[in-house]
Amino acid sequence: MKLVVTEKNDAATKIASLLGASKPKADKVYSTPIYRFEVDGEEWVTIGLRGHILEPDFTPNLVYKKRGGWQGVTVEGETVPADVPASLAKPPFKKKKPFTEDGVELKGWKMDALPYLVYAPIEKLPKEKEIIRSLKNLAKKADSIVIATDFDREGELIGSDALSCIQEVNPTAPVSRARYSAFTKEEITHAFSNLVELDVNLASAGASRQDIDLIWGAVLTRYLTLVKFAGYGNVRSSGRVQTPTLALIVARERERLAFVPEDYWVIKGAFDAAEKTGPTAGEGALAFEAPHATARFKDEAQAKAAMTAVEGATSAKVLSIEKRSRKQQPPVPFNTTSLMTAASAEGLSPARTMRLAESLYMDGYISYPRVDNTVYPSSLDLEEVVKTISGNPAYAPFCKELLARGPLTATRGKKETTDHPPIYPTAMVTPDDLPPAEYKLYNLIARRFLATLSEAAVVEGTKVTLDISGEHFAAKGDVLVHEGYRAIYPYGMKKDEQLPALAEGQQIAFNGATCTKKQTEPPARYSQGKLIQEMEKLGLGTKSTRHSIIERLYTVKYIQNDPIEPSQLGMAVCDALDKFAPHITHSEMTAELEAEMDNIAEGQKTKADVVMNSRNLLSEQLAGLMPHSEEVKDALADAVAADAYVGKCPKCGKDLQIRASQKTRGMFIGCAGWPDCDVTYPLPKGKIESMEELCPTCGMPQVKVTAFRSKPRVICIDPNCETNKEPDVVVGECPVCKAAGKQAKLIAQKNPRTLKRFIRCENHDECGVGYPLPQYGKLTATDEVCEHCGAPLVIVTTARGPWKLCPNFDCPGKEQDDSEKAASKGKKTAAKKTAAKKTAATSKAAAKKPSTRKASSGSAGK
DNA sequence: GCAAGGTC
Repeated sequence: MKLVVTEKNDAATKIASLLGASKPKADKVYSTPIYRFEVDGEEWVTIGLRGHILEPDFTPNLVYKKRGGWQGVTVEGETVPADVPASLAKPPFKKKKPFTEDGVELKGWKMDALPYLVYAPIEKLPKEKEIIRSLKNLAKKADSIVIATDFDREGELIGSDALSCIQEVNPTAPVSRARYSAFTKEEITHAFSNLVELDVNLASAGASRQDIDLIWGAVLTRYLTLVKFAGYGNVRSSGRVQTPTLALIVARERERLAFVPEDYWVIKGAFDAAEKTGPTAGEGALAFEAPHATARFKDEAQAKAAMTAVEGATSAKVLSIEKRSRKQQPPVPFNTTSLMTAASAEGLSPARTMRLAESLYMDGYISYPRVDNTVYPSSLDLEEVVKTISGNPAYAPFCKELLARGPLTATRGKKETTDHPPIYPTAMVTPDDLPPAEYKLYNLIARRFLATLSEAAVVEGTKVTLDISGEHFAAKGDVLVHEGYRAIYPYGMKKDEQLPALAEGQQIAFNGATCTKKQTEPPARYSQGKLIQEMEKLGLGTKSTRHSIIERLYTVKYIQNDPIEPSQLGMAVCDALDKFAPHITHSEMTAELEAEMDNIAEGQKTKADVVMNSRNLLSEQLAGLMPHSEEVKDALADAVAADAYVGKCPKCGKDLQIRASQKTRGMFIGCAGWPDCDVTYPLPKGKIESMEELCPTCGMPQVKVTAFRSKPRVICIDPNCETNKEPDVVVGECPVCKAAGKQAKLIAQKNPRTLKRFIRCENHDECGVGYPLPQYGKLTATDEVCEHCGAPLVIVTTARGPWKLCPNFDCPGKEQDDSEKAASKGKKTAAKKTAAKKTAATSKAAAKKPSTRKASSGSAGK
């Protein structure tokens, strides 16, 4: 049997179907899907991995991790490894109690251990245990092995790791490597009939990248985290990609802070081309505005002079009319970066876009979403794709036109690779088939695809120069005269600015001018989309990781909001590293690493040399950092306090700060004077940000709360403030008391101490009836009761609109509702006769939904 | 409790 190992399941399926004489049989080894088929009478099996199946980490016995902690590094036999430079040859912990595996008193060792962590040995440990088990199981039976992972550095490394697993159980089977860069019959057949050897040097270049990232990341993250340990869940991370990315954001913020705005003056004139008599008399649509030909007056006196010159004038003369039509070329096909950028402009963050794209891809709606390529391969049948998606009524007329026009030609981007096609739709979807956010992204991708096949749009630009007593005004108009691709792809479109029809020499009405003082703006903060583009330009991260790097910066609270601004903590971390360990804050580290990896791949250097060089460099940087720990500690502490500050304590005057509860992990506001001052305020669930403005009602500080998937709202921190008070509402009668022949009211109320809202029977002590309520949203009672459990229905009105709710968590109707919804959705999509894959995916989702819901309501019931 | 890179 010939075993073919691919990087992902998807590739295993495709290769099997392209090489097999007949349709491959899908099978499983343990839980891993495999595909069996025959080639010239020989049995072949393909198995897809899940990317990297091994992961480097410090050798477990030598890096002390007991109690989940970062305690220290043991030095084997208490002698220092030969690699460690002489300056570090005397372990600082030797003077204290010796380090043993059983764990002794470790206090104060953590920071001291860092210089040794720099030189700690690294091993490859299993990461995907289940896949490894399946792989080994197959490998035992294999007569020969083909490594068919992706044709790039990481692919070579993934293949090499897979091979080391295989050779543990089958060291003798011959091994070869298939290199392909597209899933077409020709390409795959060619790759498998021209097998080569695994490129050990290339794999080793990738492995150096792994080791260097781990060492720098672990050492600097531990340094920043331990220098002022702020409790669990407060990791201060650093890394080869994330820290330079943070530095970009911080640098932009510094530019903004250093920016000195300059005053300028803008003059705008009001005009009207309506004839006082004649056919168009009285039609108001002919009024328009135009700025002075000097767009910005830097000198107030000059602006004033221009105003004086036009003062009292009632007419303007049309001096010249210039018309220029320009073509707007249709956009080029989507790759990962351009998709994330475009989606970012539509309010989907890059990380969310990739999650949605992954799900659309798995359900068969779009092609593989992680690509650099921006040129459709000739093997892609563009016409077929257009036909497929023309079933969506929103695209149908446009598709019809496209197909009627004759053979399709597509735009081409600058990047042409052949691994995957650019992102395009692979199935027809309507808004009913998908949740709104997923459809939004699908719609963007489908429309972009159609746009790449369309004609250019033509915009006619008109520039009219008007003269009033020697002062010139410039009116500009833009009109879309040929829609072209704009008919299907309206994203980022400017509104038409139409000017009335004018003739040179014509006199039109001038209705006065206004002069406004403005100020120059500092450079804009990065949007997430722009930052992704900037990272790509600098070679930071890859198409598959950039979004997660940005997300990481958000979760460690180095950055906030979109457009992105750094927190005080983010700036402090960046400054500290830039001052004492500047190597990590610059994108050049990545560029240098790339060069070194090329050297390894070409056989000019070894991995051992490159990694040791990097360790020595890190050792120097750490040596710069260690003597300044006090300074770094204070800087970080001040920054954290500044980020947490919400206002002054009304009792003692010290700072009120947003804090995390140790017990519940929830947020609350506490006084910096604690334990001397015990002032606290509860906070609702969600992301909390401090606000500058005080509560207009009571003068206490306010915070901005963003609950999960909701719009932000501003609340006063004082629960007793009028703005937070909610009257108790009678929402109905208690069904339990009623059944027992008693009468009791159910009352919705709010606990000011915990901010929790709930419905409780006034006879609660006896009947125990109580239901939870959402923490916010306006609550209204109804006359209706739930048909399933008899609890009163209430209406909750949030920013997303009102919704009716049965508050009973254990209501038997809850589960039924969900399974009905899921089942009807399954039927609907099946009826639409789209791709078979899609139907399978939807019914899978339908089968899954009720069971997950069951689990959550079950645990809530206890 | 670390990184960044694959992929789910």
